[in-house]
Amino acid sequence: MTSSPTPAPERYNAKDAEPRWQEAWAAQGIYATRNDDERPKYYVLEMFPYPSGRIHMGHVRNYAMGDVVARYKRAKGFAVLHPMGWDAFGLPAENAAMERKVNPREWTYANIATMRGQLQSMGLSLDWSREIATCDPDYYKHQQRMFLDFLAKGLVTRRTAKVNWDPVDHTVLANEQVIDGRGWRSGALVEQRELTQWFFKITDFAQDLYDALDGLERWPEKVRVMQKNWIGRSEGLEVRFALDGASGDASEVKVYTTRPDTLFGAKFLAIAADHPIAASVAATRPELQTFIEECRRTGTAQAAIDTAEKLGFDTGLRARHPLDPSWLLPVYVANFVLMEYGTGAVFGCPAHDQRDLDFSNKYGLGNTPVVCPEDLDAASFVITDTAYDGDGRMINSSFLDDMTTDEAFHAVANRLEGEILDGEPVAQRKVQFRLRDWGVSRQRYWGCPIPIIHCEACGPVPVPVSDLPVKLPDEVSFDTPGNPLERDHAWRNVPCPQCGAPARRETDTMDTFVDSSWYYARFTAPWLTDAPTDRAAVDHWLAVDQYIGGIEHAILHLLYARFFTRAMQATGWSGVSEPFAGLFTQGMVVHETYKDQAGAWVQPADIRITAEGGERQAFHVKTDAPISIGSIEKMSKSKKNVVDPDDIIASYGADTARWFMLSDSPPERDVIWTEDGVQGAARFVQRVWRLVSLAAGVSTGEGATDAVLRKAAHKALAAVEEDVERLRFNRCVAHIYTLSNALDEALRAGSVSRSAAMEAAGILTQLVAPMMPHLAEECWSALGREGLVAQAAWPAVDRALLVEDEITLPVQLNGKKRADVTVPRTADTATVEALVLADEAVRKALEGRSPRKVIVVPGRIVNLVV
RNA sequence: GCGGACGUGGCGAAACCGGUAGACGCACGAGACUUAAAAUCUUGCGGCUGAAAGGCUGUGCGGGUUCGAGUCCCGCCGUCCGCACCA
Repeated sequence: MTSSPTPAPERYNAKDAEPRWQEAWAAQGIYATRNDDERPKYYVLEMFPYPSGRIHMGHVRNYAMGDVVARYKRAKGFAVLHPMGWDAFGLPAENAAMERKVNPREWTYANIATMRGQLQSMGLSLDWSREIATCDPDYYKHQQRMFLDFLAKGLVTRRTAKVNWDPVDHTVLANEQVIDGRGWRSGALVEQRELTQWFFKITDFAQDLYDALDGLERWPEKVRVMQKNWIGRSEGLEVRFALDGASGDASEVKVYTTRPDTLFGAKFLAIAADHPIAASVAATRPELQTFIEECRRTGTAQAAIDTAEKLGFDTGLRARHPLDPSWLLPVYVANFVLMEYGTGAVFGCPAHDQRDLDFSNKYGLGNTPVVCPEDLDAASFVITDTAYDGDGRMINSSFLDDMTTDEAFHAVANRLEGEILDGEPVAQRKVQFRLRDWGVSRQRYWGCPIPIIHCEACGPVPVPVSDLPVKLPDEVSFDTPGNPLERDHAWRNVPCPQCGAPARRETDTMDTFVDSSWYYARFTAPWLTDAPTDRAAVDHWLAVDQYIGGIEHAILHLLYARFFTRAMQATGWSGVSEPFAGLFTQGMVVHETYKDQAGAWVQPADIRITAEGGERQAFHVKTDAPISIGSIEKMSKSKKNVVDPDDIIASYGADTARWFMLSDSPPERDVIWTEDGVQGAARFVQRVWRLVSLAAGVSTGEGATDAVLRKAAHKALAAVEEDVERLRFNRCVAHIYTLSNALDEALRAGSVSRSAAMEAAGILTQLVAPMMPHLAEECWSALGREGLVAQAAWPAVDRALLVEDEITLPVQLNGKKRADVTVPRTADTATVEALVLADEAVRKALEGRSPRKVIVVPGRIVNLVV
């Protein structure tokens, strides 16, 4: 550097620079992606937001991560698709309509406008020309088309089913939307009702959805395990038990079991309260009817299940044991048997199932152990109040004795499958899934109308494709609870498309999870008016290479989307069955909570914190009253521990917010939002600007530190490259800090040449660019580089700079570090050993002893054993 | 109950295949500049010990394997998440 003092550069002004660069990007349309781009494709997608009103910090974190990937891949030469849209149907719009008398559509579009502006102020490299909103008829029209196609393919059915009814939201909920017996949105206790519903037959794909999970290598293990458990595959045997002295329809009970090996331990049969046989017996026995109603009332609530006693009612029926027709088993109606799973009936084996044992002990049915653990003596093996569900040797089991449980399973299955009763085998091997079909009917207004017309004569008739979309009526009233579509007679009453007779529209709308099950496919050609997708575009862009979103969608959304691509494949709308090749689930943004003396929550903006001597104390900014600092929790309005992204962008700029969201915590973990952290990020923004400005001002310099600086720059470049690929943004941040420290040192020493300073500053700028794009543009132009850094190619790593000529090896004595010895990189093991043993510090530590063994790990370490 | 993840300074964390534990940042302490503050800079920062060089010790606890363990194995303890009467 010159000896004349360089004037301190001006501070970087984010407020001025950010909108300026956003305009430059928009003016040149550099983030719009063409489908005919011939470079290799890369599709990066963040879960699209519900337009609730304003973006929150969770969005900032999610979209900052996606944007880093998009910008990096673009620089790496990929044709990047990075679109954004709105998951715009849903209950909050209707709630707003009821509470504030606003139209749901207007409310939703106003929110979209606000949030689009907020996202744009973040400087995200999104292709806004592909923006979609699921509440737009141009979107849901195609969803209706696919519904009809699925229906024609047999992937949609209509049936009466017991459904979860949310009495607060006045709607049906899918099983997935009932949490601990309560509605996922309203928190109301869910009731059971019989309704006619539309279902997507997701169970048709149960096996494939299960098997294909193993191929999703770039999904978190956790999510794959959760989906596996949810699909709940089990292998077992369906066994027919003939009822003694009965005939006709109710002459047998079918039972599903995964443990046919324990059949000789059977003590009873139990059927669900909703089982048809229970109903037929109850017809003549009012006490049983009373019992069945009690069972229904207990419901499925968590607390009820935990505390509910195993209760049963002896029907008086007796079932013949399939392996010994002279053996009769009592048939109970029991409150713990679920009609929805298997056949709604089980055989009870008290010795080897805890539930059955509890039941048996209560009703005095006894138990017979039939599986003896390998290490125990069969003669003394008894079960009292703990069932044994492990493996072992068969005992007390006739022809099964001495087999393993596994052998016994197959022996029983083989025998019963071969035995024919009334023209059918007594038993059949069967794979059973826990997964149920997806009920999609919702009794709501603000959703995609189901394109069906109900005709007295013709039944449910599909709306002709040429009549799509079935548009929602604009003017609706929310004065009375329930679905306004039912009260809108002008909308509802239409002629039957088949016979022309007066008919009525289906007034249910689709679950909003349907909307989000295919939006990623629509993004590939959102301009199409006559078809949901363009096969060439879908097959080109899918699967999404990197999908990023919250873990809360691990089951619902991700499973529905996986089903949907399969259904689209079956109906020709997609050639791809898995929608998301790579999935990343990011952690939450959390914040400290604050309470005043009265115990009321106080928002962070009203807090001042002191930390003298390391002890943190909080005070109210206005009253100076002491505030107690509480636990760190997910940002939520109720606890007032929210920080508004708009405020942060206004006072620090988007780059600061983005940088902070990406630093410190690993992206899959929660990140704690702190004022100190934001200020640290803001300081770094200034530091980068200062260093780049200083580097741009270097004119002379003999270049003594050039080699060191170039090494640091290329090391950082290589490291950031590797870590961005693996989404380890916190490590990228650390490497960038390290490079800026090196550049700072070199500039301060004043011995760096202009070309080396410019190179390092350029690399620093490009490393920072995916994370802080506005600052990077400003730096890029300060360095006098051509065009936009957003369009610049990623710099090439000079691998030669990554290898050191000399390496400093730690030397251990019996595993404890005693010295450092510097050796040439190319030195062989013998040379290293000689150099180490000649080292002064090593000789001192050896105290004259000679090592018994010398372990040289090339390039790593040397260990001397004495 | 079943399944999964995790446990490292005051804090967020890093440590790739078993090879220098604590990179990088935050906070904090001392100092420089300043009338003062901010900003910036210098410096210290796991614990014990020492003037320093250094020594001892240290990754939830107890064992083990190894020349060498935060990392692998066995057994505990704790925290978090998911599922849950699924036959």
